[in-house]
Amino acid sequence: MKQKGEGLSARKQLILRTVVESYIENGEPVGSKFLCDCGKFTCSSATIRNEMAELETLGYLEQPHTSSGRIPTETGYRFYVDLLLQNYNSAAGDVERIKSALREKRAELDSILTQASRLASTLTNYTGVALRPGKGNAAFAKFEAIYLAPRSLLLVMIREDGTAKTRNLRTDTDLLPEDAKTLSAALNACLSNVPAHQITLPLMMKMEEMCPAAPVLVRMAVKSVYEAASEGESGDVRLEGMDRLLGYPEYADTESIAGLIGLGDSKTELLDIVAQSEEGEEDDGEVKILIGSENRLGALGSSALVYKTVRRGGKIVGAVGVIGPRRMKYQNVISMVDSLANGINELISDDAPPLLPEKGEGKTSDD
Amino acid sequence: MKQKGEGLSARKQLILRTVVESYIENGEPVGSKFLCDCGKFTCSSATIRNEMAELETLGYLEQPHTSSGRIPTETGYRFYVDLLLQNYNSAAGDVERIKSALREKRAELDSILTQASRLASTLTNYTGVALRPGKGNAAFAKFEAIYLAPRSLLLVMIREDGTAKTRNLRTDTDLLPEDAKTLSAALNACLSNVPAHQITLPLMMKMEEMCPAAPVLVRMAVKSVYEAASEGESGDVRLEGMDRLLGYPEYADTESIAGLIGLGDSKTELLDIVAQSEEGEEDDGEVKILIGSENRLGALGSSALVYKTVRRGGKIVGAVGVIGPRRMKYQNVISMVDSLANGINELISDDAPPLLPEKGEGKTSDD
DNA sequence: GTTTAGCACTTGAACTCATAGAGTGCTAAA
DNA sequence: TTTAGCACTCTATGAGTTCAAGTGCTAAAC
Repeated sequence: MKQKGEGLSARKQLILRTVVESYIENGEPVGSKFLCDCGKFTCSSATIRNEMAELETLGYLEQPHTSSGRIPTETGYRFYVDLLLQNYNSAAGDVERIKSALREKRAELDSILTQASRLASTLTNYTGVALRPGKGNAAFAKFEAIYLAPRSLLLVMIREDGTAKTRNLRTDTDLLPEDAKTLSAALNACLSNVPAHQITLPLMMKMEEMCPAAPVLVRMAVKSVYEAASEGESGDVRLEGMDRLLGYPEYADTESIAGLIGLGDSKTELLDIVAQSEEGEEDDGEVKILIGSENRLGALGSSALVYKTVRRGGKIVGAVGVIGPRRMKYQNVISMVDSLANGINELISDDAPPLLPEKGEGKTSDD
Repeated sequence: MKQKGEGLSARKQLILRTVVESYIENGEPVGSKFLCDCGKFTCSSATIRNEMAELETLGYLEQPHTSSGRIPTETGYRFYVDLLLQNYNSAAGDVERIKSALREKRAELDSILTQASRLASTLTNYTGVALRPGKGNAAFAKFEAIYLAPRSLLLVMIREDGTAKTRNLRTDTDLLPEDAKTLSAALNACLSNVPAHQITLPLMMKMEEMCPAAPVLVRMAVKSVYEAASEGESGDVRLEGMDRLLGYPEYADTESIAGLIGLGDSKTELLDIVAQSEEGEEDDGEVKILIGSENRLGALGSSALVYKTVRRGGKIVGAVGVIGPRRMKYQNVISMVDSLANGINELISDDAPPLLPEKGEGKTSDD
């Protein structure tokens, strides 16, 4: 991932950078005359033309039509963006501002991310994106059945990381508050840290023995646990402020917007990216940028994605970022996304991760 | 809400109906010659022209340009749709099919609605919509603090209707399992069925007295309850399969799609509709149709919304439907939406509403 | 009174043609 | 290596034309 553009002469680099910036600013192809007149160069337009022709053969620039100015290619943007990231020192100036904006809505991670996505959209005028990877088929660490009424219980299932899921159980026969306690005990004894696929019939029978009072209840409870564990949190993607993109000329035609809408609908593609960066060797916790069709993200089409993962105690729990046209104002967006993610990181870390006592250490016992 | 078009002659009605159906089918303005040749009429095109001119002055038809065929106006569609609804007898044939498709994912209402929305989109090839109204500032009926670790608790807050919310609490000092019980008792004693705005300082002090062991914990818990109660479930809107709409010519330009995207983003407008139909005198539990800018739903633009509310025990708990172009295949869509909503109704009603024992009967005691 | 035939009229869509403008590539000179 | 100049390419724009569809209206027919 070293600088690809190292071989470029200083002038070529300057030209490339200027083309990118000008195109980002104006959205129009950049011609040699324009560059010549912009004051950054001492040479003539002809020289610039020659240089640009070379930059084109090198793959950094391209022409929409034979007789129009140049626009950056994907690799052109990549060069520019890598340059930016290299020189970017987390200003951290607006972290405070963003943090305070988020703190208003101190709540669960879920709603923080949604807020963040909205904030990202507002601050950059692109589409904000927030995502939370699925929790695979996470097992539950602890259970508690709460007695609500003679025929209804609330089953609380708590994961290792403290997040919980609830499910209502309703029986045909009357129960006593004691039954809830017995059920809790049985669940905790048999299903604690057992992943969905290990919930088998023998287990169920063992549990029924423990709760002779209400075998039907046990069966319902186990079924609920099984379902809740196997459906997992399927992960979630929030796209906010999609309509802002419609203001940009690159989304004038329906084609281009279609991909994005599909992205919001399918939701799996974006999740794959984060999952990928999670297992990838090189998630250095910095802002990452995907341009166009890099990394087989088809639906991103001609857009770019700038994002940063959010962590709690070293583990990736989500990501926030921005989706916009390829000619995005990367400077602002990078620093904004960085600050935003940092803000969330601080927020959820001093919110302190409520953890269960270490038990099975992730891996489950296979008794 | 009686038939507006009662005054129309049989032939005018037939013409109107045929225009609507043909326009729905082909998406092109309908001319007199086409109608004449379609076999339904014995008169000449000139006669039809005359009739159509009248239908235009009556407001049922309009011409995009002076010299093109006619297309239905909003009232034109309304006439057609009312006719359909009038003659529609819940076929209930495919309820079973839909129900079984849904039963696969037997889960909480939330996920049922999402599934339903996706199903609606697939079956009709329009955009599926599912919404769940917000639960105002609903108070909680019952609380339970679950001891997780010496410094962390899980607070479970349960509403009258059995739905629950959880929140993690984390303290700086070690707690005992007994503290969780005391806290639960105090919360149940003081905050049960108290709406957010009635959670005041005196109450908080009273509770601290009840839990002398950990005043900080009480303060955190009350704060969490207050936040959870006041933020309520803000309601939710799911739009699935928006990209399908892009295939229809009416969404060829960006303008028209913009409104829909905004609809998905803001989410409040659609919720307002259901809220409105909830309090409205005339929610007869049947399929309802909103066309274009009827009922001040600006963002719907040139689209139409077909939906039906979902109930549990008589109370509206959500709605499912379809958004598509004005020239939607209403016949299919109406029956599909009806079946879908019925399927959900059955599903969640034999899933049985787990209720708390009647206590404050909605109104809260103001001690 | 209602229906029909015929005709003039309007209008949008599609096509061609010409022009202007922008920017290039290339060659030859500095 | 840079520059000046020039021919070339391509797009966007606008005017002019034709074509087809469909109407509105009038006068005749049932």
